[in-house]
Formats: sequence, C-alpha cells, structure tokens
Amino acid sequence: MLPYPCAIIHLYLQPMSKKVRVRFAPSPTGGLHLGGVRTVLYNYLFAKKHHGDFILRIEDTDQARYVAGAEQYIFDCLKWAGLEPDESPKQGGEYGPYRQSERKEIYRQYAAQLIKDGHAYYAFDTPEELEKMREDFKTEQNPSPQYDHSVRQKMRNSLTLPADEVKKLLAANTRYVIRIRMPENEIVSFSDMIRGEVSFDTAVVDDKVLLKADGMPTYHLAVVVDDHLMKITHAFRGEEWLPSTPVHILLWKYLFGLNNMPQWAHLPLILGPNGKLSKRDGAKYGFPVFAMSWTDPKTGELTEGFKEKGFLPEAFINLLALLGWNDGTEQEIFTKDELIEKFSIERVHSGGAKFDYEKAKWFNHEWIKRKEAGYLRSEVKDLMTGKGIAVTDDNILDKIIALVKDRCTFLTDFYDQSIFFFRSPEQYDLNAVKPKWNDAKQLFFAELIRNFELNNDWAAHTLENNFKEIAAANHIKPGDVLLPFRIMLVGGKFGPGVFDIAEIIGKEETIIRIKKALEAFTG
RNA sequence: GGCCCGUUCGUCUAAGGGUUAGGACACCACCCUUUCACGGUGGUGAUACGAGUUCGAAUCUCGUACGGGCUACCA
Repeated sequence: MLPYPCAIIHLYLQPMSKKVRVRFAPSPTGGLHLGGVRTVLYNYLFAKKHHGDFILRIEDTDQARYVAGAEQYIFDCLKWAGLEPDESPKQGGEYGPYRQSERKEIYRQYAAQLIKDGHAYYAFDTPEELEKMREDFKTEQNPSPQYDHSVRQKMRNSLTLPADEVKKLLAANTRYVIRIRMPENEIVSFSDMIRGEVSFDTAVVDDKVLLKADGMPTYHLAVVVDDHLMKITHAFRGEEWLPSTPVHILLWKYLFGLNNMPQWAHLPLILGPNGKLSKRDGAKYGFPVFAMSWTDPKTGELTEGFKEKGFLPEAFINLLALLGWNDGTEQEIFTKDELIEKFSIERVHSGGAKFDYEKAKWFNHEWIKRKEAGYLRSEVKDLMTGKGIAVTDDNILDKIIALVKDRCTFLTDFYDQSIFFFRSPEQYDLNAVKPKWNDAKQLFFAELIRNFELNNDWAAHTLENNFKEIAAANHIKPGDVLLPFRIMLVGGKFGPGVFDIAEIIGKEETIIRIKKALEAFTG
C-alpha cells in the first residue's frame, strides 16, 4: 500500500472531527525499556501534531507481578524524556481513574453484559484441569493446545454444564473465569495504520480469559473497555499484540460498535542482538535498555539507564524516533518540535529494527556538540561535584565545556576530558616523553618557567608566541617541546590546545605543574 | 506444530515500475591539526531465492527460504 494515497484516504474516512486521544498503557512491573519509550514517543508526537491528548493509563491488573515503585519510576522516565502526559493517575483528568486496579467494578459489568448476550461464558476449570487439558491434548502436530471452540466442549463451563448446575456453582462461590466465546468460522479483518489490511480466522483463536478468578480483568477486556470509556481515537502498541487483535475487535463489535473503535497501529519491535529486547536481560547487552536506572526491589539488582549512562534526553528521543521512522529526507537530527511537526504514522516502518548502540552514541555526541556550554553547565557541574571537584566559577566552567564538548560522547565523559583543569595530573604518560628527553629540553623548560614568571599578559596567544620564541632561541623545534608541555599540564596525549589550557589554569598553576613534571621526567 | 508479521550495504534506512540503487552509523585511507578530538575528501559494502505480470520490477503477484512475534486466570 502506498503511503501517500493511504494518508489521504485516512483523512477522508476519518475526518478529525473527534479530538485525537491516544494512550500509553504500561504495566508497572519494572524498568521502562527502549521499545516502551518509543511507543510513548510515537503516541506523544501523534497527539501533539494533531493537537490532541496523550493519556497515561496504568495497567496494574496483575497483582502477582505488581512491583512497588515502578509507577513512580515510569513518571520519572517520562519527565526526563520530556514526554509528559495530559492525563494520568497522578494529575487526574476527566476520564479517571487511570489505574485499572481502581476500575475493577466497571469491567465486571461489561463482562456480565457479554455473558448475557451470549458472547462470553463462565469457565470453572481449575489451573490443574487446564494443565491436564494441555497435557492430554498435546501432540506432535499441536504442541500447545488452546482452550478453543473444539476444546471448550470438553471442559467445565457454562456451555457444557446444565444451567442449574452452573447456577449452583455460582451460588456456592466456586472460583470461575469469564471467557470470550470465539466464533467458529469468521474472518476478522481490519486496516492497520502501518501494515494495511490484516485478517484472522477466528477458528484458530482461543477463548481468551476476560475476567480472572480474582475479579480483575485481563488486558483483553480492560484495553477495550478503557479505550472506549477514555475516548481513545488511535491505539498504538507493539507488534506483539497483533495476534490478539481479533479478540479486541470482536469485543469492540459486541460492546461498543466497530464504528467507534480506535484506529490501530502495531509498531515494529525493537530487537536486541538476539531478538526481542527483554527487560530481564537488561544488563547483559553491553548497552543500556532502560530509560533510567532501575533497581529491582526484590533482588536489589541495579540496571543502568540511558540517563545515568550520560545520554541527553534530546538525543534519546531523537534516536528512538529514527528507529523505525524517517521523514523521507536525509535529515537525522531533529528537535522535539521538529519531530512533532514532521512525524507521521504512515511513514513508520513495518519491519523490526535491531538497536545499534554505536549509532545511538553518535546521536548523543551530535547533541552534546550542538548544545551551548550554558545548557550543559548544570549537568557537568553535578558530575564534577559528585566526584568531589568543587566548581566555583561558572564562566570558567563554560569556557572549559566549550573547549572539550567535541570530545565527549557521553555527559559522563566531561569528567575525564576536563579533570586536568581542576587538578594537577596524578600520572604522566612518560612513554611519550622520556625516550626523547634531553638536556636541551630541560634547559628550554627552565627558561620557559623564568619567562612565565615575568609574564603579565596571560593570554593563550601570548603564551604561544613566547613559547615559540624561546624554542627558536634555544634552537629547538616547537614541536619537540609541545608534547612534553602537554603531558606536564594534562598528563596524557589528549585535550584541547595546550595554551588554552594554560590560560585557564592560570600562571601560578602552570608553573607549578611544569616544575612538578620536570622532576617526574628526570627522576 | 499452528497463526500472524516481516525481509534493500554489518546496522538504521531512501528510492509513489524507468536512478551509475541515495544517505547515516561503524570500518579503512587521505587532508586539516606539532596531542586527542571536531571538520573535510574518498573508499569497501545491499535489493534473500525462484517464477510470473510488464517494453521495463528493489517496487506489483505467487511460491520457497530465512528472521521475528504470539500461542498464560502476564502485559
């Protein structure tokens, strides 16, 4: 399907008369990974582009998997990334509550309606009975039997049991679940905004549980009910949901009407080195997978996030946006405003994308290079302070940042790249100096010290001129003493121009460092 | 196994049937730089395979292969 005609058709068929409303609906079970943040991003960009609302809904219907702190953590991640919702459990909104655990009663009513209309039924099978069914029906051809239209006839449910027995079981508070009754022979199809026409045969879809024995809904019921009640117009989610979409479509048909159903878009997966990125492998890839660091409250295990690794939020959303989307030009660096302006769901790729950490680093480096020193100042200051370095003068810090930012891939690189501005080097790269050290150089630096001591114009270009004059007078090539001078001030073969460094650390400190290094070189 | 989705340089991707298949990351070389970077120039490198439709296919159709996802009282 061609992207442009497609977009035009959407415009005609779905005049934007309804206000655009989209949602991100995570379950608070742990760290928020790359794919999750990208889903947030695409939701956010789409909503802002169409002057709509972005809603955060917490899908906490699985009490067994609930993790304390995970909800607050999700808020923190969205705040850091600059993708804050318009409505959420925290700030509220017209369509609350936004936590599914607080909406339990609502789902029960819809489940009851489905039963009344014959689209769902009570199932009394115990977990042990289900396990036995899977074991008994397992064959080579069918390694994982489902609770489907053929199997349900052999199980204990309100379809197979006499009505009065069902009544009796219910009256006795027997544990039960409510399952959808999938039609035996129906083709369910829909038009996905990214992949076009997709269809399924209901005969091969199982009777999914809608309401669990603890009274909580499963995702399948909750997503449909809440998307309707919260007036969601476009539903974006990961491709892993595609196989259960027929269940959701049928529920829409039975409950609220297909005309009111949101437009679906199933986003391609972000792959790690071995398939789908997994939260559980968070630490094993050699690169972060979570937006921010996450500590598992049970094991105490810490997984470092992009933020703590030293990524700028601007770079993070930029690289995520480009993982599966592009604007058709060769532009790769986008601000958030540009993304809002240019994003379109039709240009999202349908194929999965393998995450490339090298490219991610490039994006971050680009963003660091483009930022003004003043913008990076507080981050760098916090970094240095955290390492015990007192930063007293913002003007000098800004000069330092401007000098070293081209050399920093991560925010955290600012430490190694600028520590010598604050502290005399503790170690010298002696291999770069000693083999070629001689008396002439020794004499040169002795004279340089005398010259510097009398110097009243401590500007980089003056220092450079003086340096070269003394070299010439001593019949030394400046190049032969420039590297030793750098090692004296920095400790290693890296960093901005030496005279810029000397200017910033000042006359006194420069002379001290030369003297100190001279001892190390000759010792 | 079944169902669904996908497949252009190693990676992310462009290319509305007609291009020497373009860009970016990474890699290599050179230039700039008396350090390291930045920057600049150039290079290696791809339409999975097979049929069909067409004057002409990366592009449309079918098949095959490969990859991924789903197949829970998880989301």
